[in-house]
Amino acid sequence: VSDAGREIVLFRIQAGESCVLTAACLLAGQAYAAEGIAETDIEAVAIPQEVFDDLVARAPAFRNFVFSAYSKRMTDLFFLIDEIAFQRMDIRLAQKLLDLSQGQDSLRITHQQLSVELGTAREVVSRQLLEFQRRGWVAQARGVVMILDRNHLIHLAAT
Amino acid sequence: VSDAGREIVLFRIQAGESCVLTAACLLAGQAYAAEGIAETDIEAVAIPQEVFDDLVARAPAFRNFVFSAYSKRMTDLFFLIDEIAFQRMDIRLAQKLLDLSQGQDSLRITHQQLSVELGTAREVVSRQLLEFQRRGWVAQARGVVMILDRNHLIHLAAT
DNA sequence: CCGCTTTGGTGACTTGGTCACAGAAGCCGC
DNA sequence: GCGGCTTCTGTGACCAAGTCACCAAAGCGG
Repeated sequence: VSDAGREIVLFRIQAGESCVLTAACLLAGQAYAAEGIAETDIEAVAIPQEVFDDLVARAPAFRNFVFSAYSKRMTDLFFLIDEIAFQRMDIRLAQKLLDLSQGQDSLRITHQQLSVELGTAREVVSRQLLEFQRRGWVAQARGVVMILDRNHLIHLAAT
Repeated sequence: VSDAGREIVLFRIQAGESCVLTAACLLAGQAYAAEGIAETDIEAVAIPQEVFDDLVARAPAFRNFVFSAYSKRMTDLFFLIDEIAFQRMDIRLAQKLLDLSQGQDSLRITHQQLSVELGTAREVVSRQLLEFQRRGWVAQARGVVMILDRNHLIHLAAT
C-alpha cells in the first residue's frame, strides 16, 4: 500500500510454499510495510527461530527449500519490476486476465481488484476493459469479466 | 535491460556485501536476465557451492550474514517497486541527485545515466533537470549536474 | 420499497514515455 | 589547428497512463 493509498500485489503464496519474507525480515531486523491477505482458508506453520536455525544447519533438504524459496521470490520480484517499469498496461491486463482465469471463461473480479493486481488506477482498468469489450474480446457484468476471445488476448499478451 | 532496450538499476553492492543473487539463482536453477557492472576496480570472492553449504551448516555467523543479505536485498526491491509504481518522477530525480551527490555540490553524470538509474527515458530526465535549472536549484554542464540549492531539493524529495 | 454502498463510466487535465530530429560539445587522427 | 565522428542535450508533437471530480446503475439490508 502506497502513501497515497494505491496498492499492488507483490506475490502470492501457494500451498506448500514458504513466505520466507517474514523470516528474513525478522532475522535482519528490517521492517517492511506490506500486508498479507489470506484469499482462502489456510493452514500455516510458524517455525520458531531456533528450530529454523537448527533445521538450516542440519537438514540439507530444508536448507535447499529455503534458498529455493528466496530465489524464486527474488526472480519474481525482478519480473514484476520489469513489468511495472517497461510494459504497457493493455498487455499487462490481458496477461493478468488470462492468468487469473485459469482457463475458465468467466472471472469473478472487480475493476478495483484488477487495478490492485496491476498496481494501477481503477479508471485505467475500466477504460482498457471497455476497449477489450469494444473489440469483442471480453464481456462484462458487475463484478464479472467473461473472456470471449481468448486467442486475441493471448496474442496481445505475447506482444 | 528490457526487451525494448530501456534499463533500470536494481541495486548496488558495496564493499563487504554479498551478491546473494548469483548463489540463489544457481541453487534454484533460475535464470534471470540482469547484468552486473563493476563501477570501480573490485576484488571479489567466489565461493564454491560445497563450501557455501558447509559454511551455512556450520557457521552461525556466516548463516546470519547470508540471511541478512537476502533480507536487505528483498526489502530494497520492495522499496524500489513502491517508487517505480507510485512516486512522481521529479521527486525520484531529486532523491537520486541527493543520493548520488554524497554531499558534493558537483556530480559527474549524464542524463542518459540518470534515466537508467530511475528506469525512465532520457528525455524525461532532461526536461525535469531543465525545470530544476529554471528554478535555480541546479546548474548543468555537459556530463555534469551542479547542485545550487540543496535545501529545495531536499524539500521536494521529502514530499 | 427506500436509502446506502459498491461498482463501473466519463470528461478534463497532468504527467510520463516515444519518436524524430537538430544543434552543441568533446574526441581522434592527421 | 582542423575536419569528421560520436556523444550529449534540447525540443516539439503525440500517445499512454494517472488524477480528479463527478454521475449512474446495480445490489443490499432493513
